Amino acid sequence: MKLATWNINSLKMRLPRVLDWLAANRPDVLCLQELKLEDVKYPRPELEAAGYQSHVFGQKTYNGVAILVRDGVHVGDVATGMPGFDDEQKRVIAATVDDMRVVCAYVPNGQSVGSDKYEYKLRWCAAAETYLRGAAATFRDLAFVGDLNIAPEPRDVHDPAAWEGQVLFSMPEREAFGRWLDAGLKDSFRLFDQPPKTFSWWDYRMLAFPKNTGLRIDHILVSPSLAERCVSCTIDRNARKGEKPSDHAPVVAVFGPRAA
DNA sequence: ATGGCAATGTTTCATTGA
Repeated sequence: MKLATWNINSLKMRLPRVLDWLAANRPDVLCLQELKLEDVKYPRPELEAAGYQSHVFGQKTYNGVAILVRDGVHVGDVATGMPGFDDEQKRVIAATVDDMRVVCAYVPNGQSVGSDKYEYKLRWCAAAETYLRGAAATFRDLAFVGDLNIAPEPRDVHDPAAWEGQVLFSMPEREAFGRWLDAGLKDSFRLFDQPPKTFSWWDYRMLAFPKNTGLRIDHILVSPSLAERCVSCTIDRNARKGEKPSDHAPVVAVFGPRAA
């Protein structure tokens, strides 16, 4: 089972890249964030032609998430949003793919520490903890994936001193991330030795990508049963190259079969 | 010290993102 997540910063702009990436990588599941389009404008026919069924929770201009599943893979129990957390913004969609509960999330950015958007982000993260605790109690194989908009550790930041206390790396955010782990999830990327300075997002400005001044803010968090079966987790930085890239790269985790 | 890029809307700049 190959599971991937990618913030594509407008599916309208990025559809050709998504189609190319699907053809080259053929994941079983691809979770997308920042579709930035209404459901009626979702390019379902093009993705179906590529061999993928889509479950979509979109909105105009901002946010929007989707779970794409390769033809022939079973999907059930699609759910949108977080129960008990009223939110105009379309940021969460979940589905059960084979036996794996996949929660695809676009965590709020938070703008700047102390802003109204930052307070919203912290409330959102607390609601996500409650949501994940419920999901972990229901599903043995649980994956919480997406643009989680938090760099959990100094090694996930190109210049931790400069970023100390800044949004995406502030202690309250990192503590919220830690509570997701406390809910029973592991950071699949850190199950393996990784090259230093591996990031998933680079600012479009300041030559950030060629200079590799990035952050690791896109994640695949998994329950213990999935962690045991996880054989790799990588970030495809090649997908950040070339003309008209997203500012994020995909994160890809592969899971072996469960022992009989 | 500052801003620098990109996408969207109904646009001629403001807003948002990270």
